[in-house]
Amino acid sequence: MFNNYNKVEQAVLETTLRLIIEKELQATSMSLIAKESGVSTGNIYHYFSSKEEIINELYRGIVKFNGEFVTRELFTDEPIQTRFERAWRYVAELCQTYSEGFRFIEQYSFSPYITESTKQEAYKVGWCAPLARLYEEAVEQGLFIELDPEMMVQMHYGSMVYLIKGQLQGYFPVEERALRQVIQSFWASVSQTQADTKKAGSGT
Amino acid sequence: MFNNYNKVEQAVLETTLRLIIEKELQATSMSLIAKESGVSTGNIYHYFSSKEEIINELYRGIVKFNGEFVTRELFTDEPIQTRFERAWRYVAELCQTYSEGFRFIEQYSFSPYITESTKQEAYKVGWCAPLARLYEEAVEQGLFIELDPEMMVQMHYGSMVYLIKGQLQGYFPVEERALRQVIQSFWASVSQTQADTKKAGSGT
Amino acid sequence: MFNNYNKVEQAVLETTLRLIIEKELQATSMSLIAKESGVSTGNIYHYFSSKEEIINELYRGIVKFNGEFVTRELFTDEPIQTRFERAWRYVAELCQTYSEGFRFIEQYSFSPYITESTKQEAYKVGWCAPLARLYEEAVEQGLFIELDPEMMVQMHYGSMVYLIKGQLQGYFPVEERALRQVIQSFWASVSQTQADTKKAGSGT
Amino acid sequence: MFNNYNKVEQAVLETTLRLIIEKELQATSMSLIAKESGVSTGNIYHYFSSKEEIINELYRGIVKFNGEFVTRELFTDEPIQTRFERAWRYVAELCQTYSEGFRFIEQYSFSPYITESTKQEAYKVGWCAPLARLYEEAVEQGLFIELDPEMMVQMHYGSMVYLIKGQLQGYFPVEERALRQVIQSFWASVSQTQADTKKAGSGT
DNA sequence: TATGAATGAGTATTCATTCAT
DNA sequence: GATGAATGAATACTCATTCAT
Repeated sequence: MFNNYNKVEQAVLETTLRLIIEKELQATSMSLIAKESGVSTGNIYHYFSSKEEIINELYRGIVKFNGEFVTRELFTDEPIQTRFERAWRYVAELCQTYSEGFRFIEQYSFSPYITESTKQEAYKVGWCAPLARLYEEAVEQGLFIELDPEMMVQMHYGSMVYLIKGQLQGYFPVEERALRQVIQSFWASVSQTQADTKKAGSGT
Repeated sequence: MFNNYNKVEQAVLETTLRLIIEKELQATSMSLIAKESGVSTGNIYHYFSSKEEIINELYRGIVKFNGEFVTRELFTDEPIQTRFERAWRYVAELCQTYSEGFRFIEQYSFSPYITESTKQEAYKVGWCAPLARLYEEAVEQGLFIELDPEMMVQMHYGSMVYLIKGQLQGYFPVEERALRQVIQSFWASVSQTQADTKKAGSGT
Repeated sequence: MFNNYNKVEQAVLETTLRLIIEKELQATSMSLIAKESGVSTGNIYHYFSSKEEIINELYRGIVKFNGEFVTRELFTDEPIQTRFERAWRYVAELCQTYSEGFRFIEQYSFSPYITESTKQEAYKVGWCAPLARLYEEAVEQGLFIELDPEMMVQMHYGSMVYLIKGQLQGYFPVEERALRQVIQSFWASVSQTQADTKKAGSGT
Repeated sequence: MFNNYNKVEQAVLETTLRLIIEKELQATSMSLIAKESGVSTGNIYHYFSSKEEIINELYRGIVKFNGEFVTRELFTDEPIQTRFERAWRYVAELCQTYSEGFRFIEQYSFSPYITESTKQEAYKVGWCAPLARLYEEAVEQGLFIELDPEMMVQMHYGSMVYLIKGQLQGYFPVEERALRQVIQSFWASVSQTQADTKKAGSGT
C-alpha cells in the first residue's frame, strides 16, 4: 500500500495503520510503533518530524492509493452507467479488501489531527472529485436529476460506508446479490426517469 | 439533553461533550472537564467510576435522546411514505440542531473506547431498529425491494450523515429543496416500482 | 532561605539549588529533583508550571534574600564610610555563608533561562540599587570621584565576586586581614583625594 | 581565533562558540553543530572524542588566545605603571572585541563541564599568572600594598568583568574617559602611597 | 577521511486516578 | 457529599554517540 516510500517509512506507516485500527490513536504510542515496526524511536524521527506527521502521511498515502484504485477505467468510452457501476464496485472492493485504510480514513477524516492542508492535498488525489465529474456528465445528459454532483457522490459514498460498517460490525453480510441491488439503488435514487415518476407519486 | 441525570452528572456530561467536539478525546483531560464543569475531580469520580464511563454514559445518553427525537410519531396510522419522510426529516433536524451529539456518535461509534455492551444497550434505545421496522412493513406491503431492512436504513442513514458532514465542512449547503429531493431519492432508491423499471433499464 | 514559600515549594527550591550547584542545570532533571526533594514529579507541576519557572523562582528568591541581608542598616545616620564598609562586609559574609545562592546567581544571571522580567523584578529587590544610592551620596559630598555610581558598585562587586571565586576554588584564602584591606581598597579606588593625587602622579 | 587547529577543528570550534553564546550549552546539540559547521557528526567524532572535549578544547583555545593577546609587551623595560595600564587596556579591548570568547570563559570557568585538568592547563597559558608577576614586582618595589598579587589581579579582573558585563547588558556605556579612570582606580586601589593615606583617613 | 542513518537511554511534562481532609 | 493536593506511570520527543558504507 505504501510503495512510494522507502523501507523504514513503509514499516512505520504500515505498523501505525494497523495499531491505530487495533487500538486507537491515543493508545498507539511512538514507543509501541517503534517496537512493532522494528524501527527505533530515534530513527522514526529521522524520517517523520512528529507523530502528527506520521498520521497525516498515512492519510495522504491511503487517499492516494484509494484514488488510483477507484478511478481505474473511469474515463473510458463505455456508457455512463457501466462506468458508474464499476466505480462503485471498486469502492466496495476497496473498502472490503483494504478495510484498515477504509476505517482509518473514516475515523480520522474529521479529526483535528489531520491538518487542513493534508485534507486539501488529499482531495486532489482522491476519487470523489473524478467520480463527481462522471455524475456531472450524467446530469448534463439528462440521466440524473439536477442535484449538486458532489452532494450525490457524498450521499452514495455515505451509503456505501454504512453498508460496509454494518458488515464489518457483523450486523449483516453484504453478498454479491445485495451489492448489485445497492449499486442499482444508487443509480435509481438519482436517475431522472424515476425522479419524475417519484415526484408525481409522492404527491407533495 | 441529559434530563434524566442529576445536576452534577449533567454538568459533567455536557462539558465533556462540548470539549470532545472542540478538542478531541485525547485533549479532553479529566482536570479540564473538572475545571470547565465546575465539579472537582474527586467529585467526578464520585459519580463516574472512570473517564471511560463518562464517555460511555455520554454515548448512551445521546443515542437515547436521538432515539426519542426521531421515533416520535413513527407508528401512527398515516401512510408509510408520510411517516418515512417525517422520520428522515427528524433525522436531518437532529443532526443539524444537535450537531455535537451527532458528531460525537459519528466519531465514536466505531471506537474501542465505547464498549460492546454500551453499543448493544444503545442499539435498543436508538432509532435504527424502529425505523427498520417501518422499512420491513414497506417490504411486506410490496412497496420496497427485497433487501434487508436494516441494511436499507443504514444506507440511507449513511447518505444523511455524509450530507450533513458535507454541509458542516462547508462543501455545499443543504437547503430545504435539496433535503426534499434527498429524502425522495431515499424512497426512490428502494421503491419497488423504480427497481423494476431500473432492472429493465440497466440491461445487465 | 525560602521562608516565604510553603513546604513543598521550599523543598523543591532548596533541592534544585543544591543540585544545580553540584551538577549543573542540564544534569538536574525533574525526576532527580523529585526524588531528592521527596515531592513527586506530578506534584512539582502542581506548584510550578515548568522547570524554567522553578529556576526563575529560585533566582527571585535568592536575590530577595540577598537584598535584605546586605541592606540591613544601610541607611542609618552613621558616617558614609562606616556604612560602606559594613555593606561590603555583609556582601562578603553573604557570599561565603550562602555560597550556593551566590554561585547560582553568578552562573545564571546572564543565562537566557532567566527571563528578562525575572531580572527586572529581581533588580528591584536586590542590593545593587540601594548601595548605588550610598555611592551617589558619597559623590555628592565630594568623597568619591565623579563616576557613575552604578558602575562603581558593579566594579567593586566584581572584585568581591572574583575574590570569593578565588577562595572557593582554593586559589587563596580570604582572611579577615585581607578582607579589611580589600574593602579599604574599594574605598581608596574611588575616593576623591587619592584620585587627584593619582591624576598628577600618572602623568599621562 | 583558532589558528593552531586544522580546518575541520576550526570550523567546529568556531561554530560551537557562536552557538553556545547564542543559545546556551544545553541548546547546542551535536547535530546542530554539525549542520552549522558543515561537518558531519561522524566526522566531528573523528576529530573530537566527545562533546565535552569540544567544550574543553574551546576553553583551552580561548584562554591561550587571550593570554597571548594580553601579555604582549608585558615584560619590557618600561615603568611598571605603563605596563600595568597597557595590560588592563588590552584586557578591556579583548573583552570587547572578542566578546564571545570572553562570555564563554565567564560562563564556563566554574562549570563542572570544564575539567580540572583543563582549568590547570589553561591557567599556565592564561594572562593571570604573568600579570600577577608584574603585581609582585610592584609589591617588591614598594609600589603596591602587601596583598597576595594573585588576589589583586583577580579583584581587578572582577571589576573589569563586571564593567564589561554592565556595558554588554546596556546598563551603562564604558567610554574612553571612564576606562582611563577605571584603570587608574585599579592602580590607586592597591598603591602603597594611597594605602597609607587611606589607613590614616579611615581611622578604624 | 567522510557521511548520515541508526540507536535507545534520557528529557520535560501530562493525566487518570486516589485519598486525606 | 465535596475538595484538590498528591501520585507516578506513561507520553512525545531529543540527542550524544556509533557504525556500516
